[in-house]
Amino acid sequence: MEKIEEGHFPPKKAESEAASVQVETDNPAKKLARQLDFTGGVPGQALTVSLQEHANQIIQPEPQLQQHILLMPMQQAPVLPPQPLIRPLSMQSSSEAKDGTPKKPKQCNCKHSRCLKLYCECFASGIFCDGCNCANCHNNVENEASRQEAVEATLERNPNAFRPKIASSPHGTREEREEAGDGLVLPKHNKGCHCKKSGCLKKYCECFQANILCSENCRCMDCKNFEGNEERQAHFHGDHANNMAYLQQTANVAITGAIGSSGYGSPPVNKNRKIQELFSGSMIKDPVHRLGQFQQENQIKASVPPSLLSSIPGTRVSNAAALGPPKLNYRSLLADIIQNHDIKELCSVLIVYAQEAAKILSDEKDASLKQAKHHRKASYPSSGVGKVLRDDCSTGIQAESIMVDDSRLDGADVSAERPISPGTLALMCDEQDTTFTAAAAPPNDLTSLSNNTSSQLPHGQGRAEIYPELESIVLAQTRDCLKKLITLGEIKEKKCSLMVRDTDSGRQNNVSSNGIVNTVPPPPPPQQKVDSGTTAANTTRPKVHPPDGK
DNA sequence: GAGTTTGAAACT
DNA sequence: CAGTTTCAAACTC
Repeated sequence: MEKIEEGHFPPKKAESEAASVQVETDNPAKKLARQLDFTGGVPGQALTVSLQEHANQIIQPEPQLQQHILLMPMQQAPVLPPQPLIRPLSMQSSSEAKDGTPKKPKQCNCKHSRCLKLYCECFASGIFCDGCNCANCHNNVENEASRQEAVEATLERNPNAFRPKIASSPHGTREEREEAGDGLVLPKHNKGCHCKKSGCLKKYCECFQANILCSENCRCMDCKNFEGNEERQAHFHGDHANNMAYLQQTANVAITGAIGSSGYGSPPVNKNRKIQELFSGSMIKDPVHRLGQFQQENQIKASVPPSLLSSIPGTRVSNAAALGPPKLNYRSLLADIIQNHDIKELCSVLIVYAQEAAKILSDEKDASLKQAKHHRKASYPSSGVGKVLRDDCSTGIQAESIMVDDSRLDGADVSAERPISPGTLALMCDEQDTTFTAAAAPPNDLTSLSNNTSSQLPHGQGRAEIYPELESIVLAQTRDCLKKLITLGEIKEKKCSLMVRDTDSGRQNNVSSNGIVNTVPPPPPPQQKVDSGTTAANTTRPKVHPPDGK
């Protein structure tokens, strides 16, 4: 639902009627207010966002047009609003070349409307006809009176008649903004389209024409103008202009610091479609299925290594092309930095360090405990041990683990345990499942490592004490790795920023599937590669590779 | 370029 | 508000 901001947009009906009485006679203030309607925006309205994100939709007023607007009877205000003019949808698309270069303004061909109805694109956009092919045109200075009446009548019918149809709206609801994605503002048609036969993939559709996705405002049937639709992707396939706009848009997001996840757009949830789906159950109309399809695509994008993704035929072009300028499919700048094998490597390192730390710490604890045991020369109940250990622990989870450990202290199944907290254990188990077992030749066999670790802790004593220290070490390692990733991401961000500027200046760049310059990642800092033999206790040095060349 | 299709706008 | 008509752009041939 569109909300009209009071004070910005006058023509509620009563006001419109009141204004119509005095039209052309007095009250220039009201004229000024109405004039703003024609300019297609509201001062202060975040059209600049649209300007940035959809530069192909919004054109700076051409001198000729500006002059016409200045001449408009409704726009004899002393100062023109500063924001750019938004031309009607069809004129936007047809008055620009694919590369965004403004062409000659489109001329209407009206025959029966006298160019005094919204059928006329010139009238709808608030400009005089000039050089048009229209017949019996009244949208000119000579017919100012009749034109003014038409304007009033139009505004009476629809106070927003001269507002831009496409809103990228920070003024929208919070839900809409969240729906659009984190920090991104996706434009949508204020009223939505009502297409029935075009599938919203032809210029008949105002959404398609404006190069935006259909939204929940639309009441179209059999809509294919949603993210992830193959037919829609086919329409954009090979559209260089779209790719470039997408490239810049992606870069814009990156530059604004959106390093992270989930900038993906979401498919429109069309009310009408929902209704349709209740009766049809058609796969293509099913938002759940479509959402699933879309999510699946994104999951593929997210899970497949970028190198693989870009190598998949069709993936590269269709993704970028399908998105088009207004539709941003955001990929992290780290996507090309963090490779799958890096993740595995990182996990391996963490595990190895965990084991190494466990070994060191457990040796110390083991020795001291043995010494204590020896002095006492008496067996004490396991609860007593638990109590002692609990005194050293701070978390309930750890205490719980201790009890489990205690119950097994005298058991023979010590080898099955690892001196790691449950959370770490779970992570390692996951890694065992997903990383190492999946690898054809795992660099680190977790099973053997686990056994080794177990053997390093023959008695399982003192495990509780080493948990905090152990996790501290592991976390420190993780932190260092993340720091490096951040650094790499920042480097790439800078490169991306430079690339955008270079793109504007016409420099040819090799662009990857995510619209980011496909440059060789910056060489890792010298300290990234760590020599072997580093001890786990040495947390100050960043480590990527495990010790001993693993 | 003529004819057809399409969907927004206008009208009832 | 829904259905119908009018209209002009988009599209096809």
